[in-house]
Amino acid sequence: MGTTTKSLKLLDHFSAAQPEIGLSSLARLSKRDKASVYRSLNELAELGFVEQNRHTKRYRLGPTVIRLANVREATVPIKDAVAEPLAQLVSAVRETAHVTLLNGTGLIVAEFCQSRHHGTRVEIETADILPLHATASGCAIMAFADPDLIDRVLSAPLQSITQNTVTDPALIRSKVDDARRIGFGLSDGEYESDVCSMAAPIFDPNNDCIGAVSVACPKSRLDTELKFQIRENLKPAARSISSACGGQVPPTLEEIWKLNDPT
Amino acid sequence: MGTTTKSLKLLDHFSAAQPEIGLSSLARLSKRDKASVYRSLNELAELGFVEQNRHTKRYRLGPTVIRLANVREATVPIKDAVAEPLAQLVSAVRETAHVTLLNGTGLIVAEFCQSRHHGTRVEIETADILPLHATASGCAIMAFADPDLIDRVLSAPLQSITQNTVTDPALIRSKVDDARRIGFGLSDGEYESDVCSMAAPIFDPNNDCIGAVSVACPKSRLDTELKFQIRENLKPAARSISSACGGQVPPTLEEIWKLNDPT
DNA sequence: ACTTTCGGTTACAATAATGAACCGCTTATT
DNA sequence: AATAAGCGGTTCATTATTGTAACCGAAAGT
Repeated sequence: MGTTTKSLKLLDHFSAAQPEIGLSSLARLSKRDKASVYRSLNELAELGFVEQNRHTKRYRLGPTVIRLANVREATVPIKDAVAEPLAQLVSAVRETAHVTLLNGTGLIVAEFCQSRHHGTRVEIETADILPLHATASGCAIMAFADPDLIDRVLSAPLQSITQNTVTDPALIRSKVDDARRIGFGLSDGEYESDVCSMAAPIFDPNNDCIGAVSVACPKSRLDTELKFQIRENLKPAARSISSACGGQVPPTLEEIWKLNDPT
Repeated sequence: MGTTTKSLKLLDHFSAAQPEIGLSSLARLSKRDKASVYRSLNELAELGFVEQNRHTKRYRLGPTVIRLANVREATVPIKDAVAEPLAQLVSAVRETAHVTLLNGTGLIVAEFCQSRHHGTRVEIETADILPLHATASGCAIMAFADPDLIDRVLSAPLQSITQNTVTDPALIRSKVDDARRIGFGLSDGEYESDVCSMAAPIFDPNNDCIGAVSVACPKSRLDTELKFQIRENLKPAARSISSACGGQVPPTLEEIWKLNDPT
């Protein structure tokens, strides 16, 4: 592993749960020596990737990450592209929806839209990396992205997040096959025990699957009618998001959706 | 310079004007060898800091920067903290306002709020690093932050951005002294030739100046009345933003503001 | 008063980064 | 069609950075 990688992996230890970390604990967390972590942190601080609390001496993420995100959004405007289709989807199904982007073998939350129609609603944590194997989004993406993505995902040990998380590679492959057949990824409490999700893949100008749009709702509310509503509204959402990204839902997937179309 | 620094400096070459950069040009831009730039880019790509366009083979910023910004915002909620005071400021003065954060010897734009009251309005570029010496924000920050900040800023060669940019260190020191005396930073076409700005510093829980809130307007519209309005509305904005960040405007600055208060 | 833990520092051996030349490929230029 | 220039990517001996382990003074816990 290169030095840059080691330094940047330090940043992954900062989370909503642990916003500030001291030198020694960060060395412990990253299983590296204190001296070299210290040197890395100094470099990262110099560049504004982390900043140090003058009083507690602990470190946290710095302002540079904000600017880089600004540059990324100015040049590859994802949030801007998904905002409207996402809002439309949420107002149609009256449940929380979000858009995820594939990043290596994990997912990041690009944008979400909270439904305000129910007292109980699914909260989206934008700071977390979501695992592909335990989410509807991941399932949809593995089904329609580069075929060796699924191998890369399954080659690493799969973490169990809830009692419902599927960690058997063979079972996941069959779930992904299902997704490929029906054109949607499904999750039944695999990431949060009381939450069901349905997701459709989204595509870039190269016709590569780059992420997914997903609706999550409490298990208790998911009846046949809502399932139908979510499924039918995910299709136009995936279409407009893909096209806002400069891509389109590939004809093969449109065919699959049409075959299962009840109308 | 460490390896991590060299790798991360590559990211600074991506901008709104140049969103995608190829290997060779990036090597040229960074004055580094192609081979080592290539290895850096591979590491950055592995971590999602950059991604490669499969067709053009060029690189651009990757999704990881979005997630890091999400984590930063979840743990140090700046955008959330400034949104309301900023909107109030904009509706009061009917001109565009923004909040900047100090990052090393540069400024990043944390958030902005566009005025919709006039046909001509100042556009804010959130992807750029703003220089301290050529902005009202920078002037305000140098006046009220750690005294050796100004030395660090002036020790580097100062770039001229417009015909009005002041690059003589002695003159800048006097501008900063002015800002310290009146409690606001001023810019008269020093960053964009037809734009005037006024800025007030904002403070964190340690009473450190961490940035500024600034109003920018076309030179043509800035009369005595508007100047007065901006000045008087910057005060409460700086107060609420500082307090939303857990800090407060220090009593010394409140005194300065009171002395110059026309009421 | 003692021990532990903290952030930070140093010397030296282990390791990773570097840069010049090179490769195969695409794209202009002639 | 031949040539040359540019590209992304690769190799390997040289060189510089990094990891290691021990240490420091200060602060916190016992």
